[in-house]
Amino acid sequence: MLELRLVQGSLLKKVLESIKDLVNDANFDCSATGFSLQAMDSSHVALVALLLRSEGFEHYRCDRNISMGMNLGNMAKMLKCAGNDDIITIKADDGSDTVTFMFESPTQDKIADFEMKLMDIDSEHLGIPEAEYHAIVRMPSAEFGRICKDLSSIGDTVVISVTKEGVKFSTRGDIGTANIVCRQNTTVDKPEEATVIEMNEAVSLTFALRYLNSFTKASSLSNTVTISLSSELPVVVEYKIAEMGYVRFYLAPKIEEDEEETKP
Amino acid sequence: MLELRLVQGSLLKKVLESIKDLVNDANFDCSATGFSLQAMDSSHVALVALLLRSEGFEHYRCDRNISMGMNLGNMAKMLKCAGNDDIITIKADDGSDTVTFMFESPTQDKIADFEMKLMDIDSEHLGIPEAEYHAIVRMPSAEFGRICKDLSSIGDTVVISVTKEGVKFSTRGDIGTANIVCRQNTTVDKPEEATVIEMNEAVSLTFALRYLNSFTKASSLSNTVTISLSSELPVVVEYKIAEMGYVRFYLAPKIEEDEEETKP
DNA sequence: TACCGATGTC
DNA sequence: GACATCGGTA
Repeated sequence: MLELRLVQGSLLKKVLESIKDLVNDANFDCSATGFSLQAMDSSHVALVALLLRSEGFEHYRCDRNISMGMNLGNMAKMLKCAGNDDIITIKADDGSDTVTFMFESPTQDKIADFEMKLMDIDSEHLGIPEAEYHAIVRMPSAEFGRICKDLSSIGDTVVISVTKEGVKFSTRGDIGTANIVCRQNTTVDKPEEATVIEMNEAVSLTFALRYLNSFTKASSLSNTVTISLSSELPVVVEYKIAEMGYVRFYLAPKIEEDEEETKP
Repeated sequence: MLELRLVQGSLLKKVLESIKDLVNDANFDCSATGFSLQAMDSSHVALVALLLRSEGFEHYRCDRNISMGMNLGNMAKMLKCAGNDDIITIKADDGSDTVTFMFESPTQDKIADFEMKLMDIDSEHLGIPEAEYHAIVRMPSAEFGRICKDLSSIGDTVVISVTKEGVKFSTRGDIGTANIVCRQNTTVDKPEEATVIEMNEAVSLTFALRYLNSFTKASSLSNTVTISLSSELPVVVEYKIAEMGYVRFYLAPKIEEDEEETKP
């Protein structure tokens, strides 16, 4: 028996909107610790890791560890039917092949339940090691989103270079080149407007903008984003979910090709 | 000679936006009583009835009963050219085959007149008997609209069931099932937020969501909607137009098929 | 199905 | 003026 009551239901709505385009089907894993998901994107290039800790739920009952395979598109459709102020409860009976989403309006005048079929999904639960990163950039999520969107109108890939002074995003395309530099800046009114760079070693890595743009759909979950970079490691783009956990996106860097090869 | 001056022109704009997708061509009937319309939708499944009483107009002159056939799409196009604060005057000379819409901006700085050709339309003016209904639900129009929209992302039809406690909207589709219950609730701040159920007999009827979703385009005309249900009778979905009349939509229930037949 | 543009609201 | 939502297009 599983029953998870999430007062701020809009969080779950936003999580699904942010990952459903990247991953079609995935297993949600539920344990005493929390509600989590880990899945490769459909082209097996990026990885999504979601964690909603049990403490973040108003009521959390999970009798035994359970893995529920869901089609994220269908799940998102159902969650769209919840109001942004609704309380969402996720329910599943032991051994059942369905999950129920219950939506309670703030006034309790309207109570909805949506039942969805579960599916069997081969899960490839990769343990993701906690790594040391050469550089960690924290910046406003809206700004990062804007940069990725802007650069993708010029080129397909972005080079992210971190030095002590700042982080540089560069691209190159048929119509020209673009460089955007964000300087470290902690003298701001609100802490979430800061751009903070922790750096042990300068790094410069190349990524496909297509994926970064998909990641930034999670911007509504948090005002800030954390980008953790190391040479030879996948970048981690993390959006914290207030009081509850995070959504993290992992993306392997492109191996820099010779200039000559990129322009055949 | 016909001359109807409507100070709150936005009402007419909204009326046309709400019915133009359902009905292509229709006769507007003008008499001393008011300005009205009654028409089947293009697939002859639903019926629209509009009444704007003469008292609601600032000036109302209608020398003799007249029926004016209009293409509602074209009429809506013209009305879109009126500002929301404009005063709209509808004019027609006796025996003319055109109608003129005049728009006066609130400041009188701008005066526009649009002339539209009338058309001959076979009208099938069905007398609609005032019936007794088993159950009448009054609820916020926005809420009803949201429910119809949400459910149509899951299924094609909705079962509306009324009991003393509340009204239940249910659907079923490929990805799962959904039930939304609205409880009777009269303890609200504003009367238009109430959900009120008058019930003589429990009813449970099935309707095509496609039509209900079309009806709810009239939600901007009124904060509340009234849904009148009886077994074997078309449902009536009514939006009152402040001080003037109403738009009513009629839709026949679907005859419930056996479970076996719906799942071939 | 995903992206982009336009519209309406706060 | 900015954000969010909705509708249309690719």
